[in-house]
Amino acid sequence: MTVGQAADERLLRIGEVARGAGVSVRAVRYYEQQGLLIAERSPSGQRLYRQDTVTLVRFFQQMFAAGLTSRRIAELLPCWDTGHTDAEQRAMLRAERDRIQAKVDDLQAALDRLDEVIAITDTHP
Amino acid sequence: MTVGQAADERLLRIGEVARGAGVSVRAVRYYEQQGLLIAERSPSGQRLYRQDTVTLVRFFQQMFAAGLTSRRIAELLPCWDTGHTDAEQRAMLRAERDRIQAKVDDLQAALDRLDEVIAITDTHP
DNA sequence: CTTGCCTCTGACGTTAGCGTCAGGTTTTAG
DNA sequence: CTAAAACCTGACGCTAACGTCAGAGGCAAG
Repeated sequence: MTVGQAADERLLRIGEVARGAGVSVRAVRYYEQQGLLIAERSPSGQRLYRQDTVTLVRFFQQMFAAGLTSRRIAELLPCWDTGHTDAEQRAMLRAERDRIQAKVDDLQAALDRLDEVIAITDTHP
Repeated sequence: MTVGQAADERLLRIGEVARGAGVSVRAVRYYEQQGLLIAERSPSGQRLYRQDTVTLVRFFQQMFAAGLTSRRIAELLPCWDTGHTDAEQRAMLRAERDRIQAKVDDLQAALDRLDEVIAITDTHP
C-alpha cells in the first residue's frame, strides 16, 4: 500500500509556500531566519516545506497583524506544536491576549470618534 | 472687566503640554514639524500653546494608536477644526474607518485563537 | 543547448514616530 | 547673582518586517 501514506506528501518549494499563503518569498526566508520555520533542503540546497507550512505561515500573518513580534511567536511556538506550556509561556499568552484586548478597545474608541466626525460632516455639507 | 475673558488664557510652554498630554517634549516638537500643531513664539523663541492643545495632542495619540499616519491626520485636521469637508476628505474618513474596522476584526480573530490556545494549555498541564 | 523561470546567499534600503546626545540660550527659584 | 531646570536647533540612532538589488546556480521544456 503506497497510497494514502501522509509521509509521501509532495514537499513544496518556497515559491509555492509564498503564493499559497499570500506572502512574498522574502518573507518566508525571513521567518526561517527568525526561527519560525525549519526547512529541509534538496541536494542542491533549495528549501523544501511540508504542505501544512502554508497554514503555519498564514497563522504567523495573523499573529503579526495582532502585534506579536517574530521573537514572541517563536517563544510561543511550542504551545501549539506540543500543546504543552510552562508557567512563563502561559504568562506570555495572557499578556499578549490582554494587550490585544486593550488595543481592540483603543481602536473601538478611535472608531467611535471617527464615526462621530463622519456623522457631523455628512449632515453638515 | 478683565476677568472671564477667554482670550486671556495663559499660554502653555511645551513641557506643560507634554506632561498634560502624557507624551514627550520631543513628540510635541515632532507634531509641529509634521504640521499637526502651530505654536506661537515668545520673544526669545520658545513655543507657546493654547490650553486646548493638550486635548488635541491626546487626540493625535488616539489616532496614532488607530494606525493613522501624521500625514493623514494633517490632511484631516480641517474636518474637526472647521467641521467642513470636501469629497476627498469624506472619502478618506470612510477609508480610515473601514481600515480600522477591518483591523478590529483581525484582532478579534487573533484574540479568539489565543484564547483557544489558553483554554487548551490551562486544562492540559 | 538554451531559454526562461525559480532559487540561492549576502547585504543595503525603507518607514514612522519618536529617543537621545551635543552645545548653547532662557527662565525661574532661592 | 547663581545654579538648576527648561527650552532651543540640528542631527544621528533605533526597531521590525520585510523590499530590492547583485551575482550566481539549478531545472524542466523545446
